[in-house]
Amino acid sequence: MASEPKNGHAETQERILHAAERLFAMQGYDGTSIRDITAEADCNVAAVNYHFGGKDKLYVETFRRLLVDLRDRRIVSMRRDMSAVSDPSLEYFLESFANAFLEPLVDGSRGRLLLSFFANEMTGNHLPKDLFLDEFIRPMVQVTTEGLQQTGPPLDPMIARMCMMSIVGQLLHTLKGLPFFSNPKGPPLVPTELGDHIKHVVRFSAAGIRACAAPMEAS
Amino acid sequence: MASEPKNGHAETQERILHAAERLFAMQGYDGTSIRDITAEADCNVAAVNYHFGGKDKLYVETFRRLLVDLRDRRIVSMRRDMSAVSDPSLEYFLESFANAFLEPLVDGSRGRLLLSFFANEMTGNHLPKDLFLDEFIRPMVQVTTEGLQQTGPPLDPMIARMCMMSIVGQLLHTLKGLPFFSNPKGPPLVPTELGDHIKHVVRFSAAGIRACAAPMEAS
DNA sequence: TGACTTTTCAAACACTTGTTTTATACTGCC
DNA sequence: GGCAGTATAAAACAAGTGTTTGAAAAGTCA
Repeated sequence: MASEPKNGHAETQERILHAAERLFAMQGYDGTSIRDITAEADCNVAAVNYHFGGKDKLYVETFRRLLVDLRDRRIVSMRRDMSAVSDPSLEYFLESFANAFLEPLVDGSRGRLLLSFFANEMTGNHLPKDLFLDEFIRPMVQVTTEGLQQTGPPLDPMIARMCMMSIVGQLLHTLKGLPFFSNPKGPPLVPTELGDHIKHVVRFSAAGIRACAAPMEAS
Repeated sequence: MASEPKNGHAETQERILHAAERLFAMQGYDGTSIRDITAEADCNVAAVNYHFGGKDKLYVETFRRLLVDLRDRRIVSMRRDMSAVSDPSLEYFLESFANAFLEPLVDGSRGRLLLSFFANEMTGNHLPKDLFLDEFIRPMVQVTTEGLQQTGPPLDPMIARMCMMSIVGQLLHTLKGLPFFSNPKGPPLVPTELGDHIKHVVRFSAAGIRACAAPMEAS
């Protein structure tokens, strides 16, 4: 087993993962052929099957790495923010969460890749079902509802999670819809700056959360 | 040109559209072969190219029909609700919108198809770019911000549209996330009933909207 | 009926897919 | 040196893709 890079560029295995990351993200699973990948990784078609045992296995491995990386970046970012001030406000938490949530998805080219990767996987379903829930959703739900209950008004846990869903939904929709709405032929329908949307979501959601804590008025 | 159904089942053209609708929705563009479609439509492979001029054209036509149908159902439903009462409240509008938005996506099998179709298209991008924006987004934005400004507090148009984005984001995320969150091995993380989520979104968003109308406090 | 168009069909075409085979280089070890 | 084990490569494989062809069938209208 050679442990040194060969003539300047990385191991074949790593080159394949890199190429796969980019191509799966941009073109989806079905849209990417093994030959696309091996061409970009500058190796033979057989290499994928040799090193990973098939296209599907390569896909899962590629996605798993991205998923874990994203999760950890978010959690670290939030924990850092939350321990930076004493007695953080609800608005502070929401902004920290929004940034931790969005930052890895928009910074540089890797962010766009991740976002695109997720979008593709959402519909394609080429992953083992539990990978996503166990390795990604649950930890995020855990740490976020925690922060919410720490900074916000007292909330029933289930309602707290629905509030987090409301926020995540807004953020995701903003990310997906922004290029759509902000650059048509006419004047933009909504602000073009992501920061403006974050401010809006924070304001909108802080009020929403507080309303969910208030006793329900008869309707 | 035969204008009568032939021996009991519809014209080939219509049968193809029907099958395409179902298959494109469930398996996406790449995941569906012409042979899949023609097998389900009970006709020859060549029929697709004869009647539609290619797989891509068939896809666009299939999607266009669904899109227009969905848009009209939503708009009709909202207009009906809004003219059913005099001086409707913000909460009333929000609930009407949420129902008009979700109903076509969850009723019976066709709703699920539509939802799945949309999800697939979001990532696949097999449509002419303007079709979606011009025939779908703009009319919806028009009628919804209208209703919002009619029932809610006075809002800057751009802020009104951001509020609508907030609501749509929540609804879409609920729809996508609900099967995920509500049926794991353990106890459900959030309510399993869509109606409970709608109530939450209405409450959450009404407060959010009112907060967006209030003059911004210094932060 | 017979000419004419529209529609259907089986077959073939040219191409891409994921995977496997077979052979060749390279590694470290004795 | 020779001999494992690992890694790469070219070629071939079987299956599936969208599309086209050319002929047969069905339908239309004089």
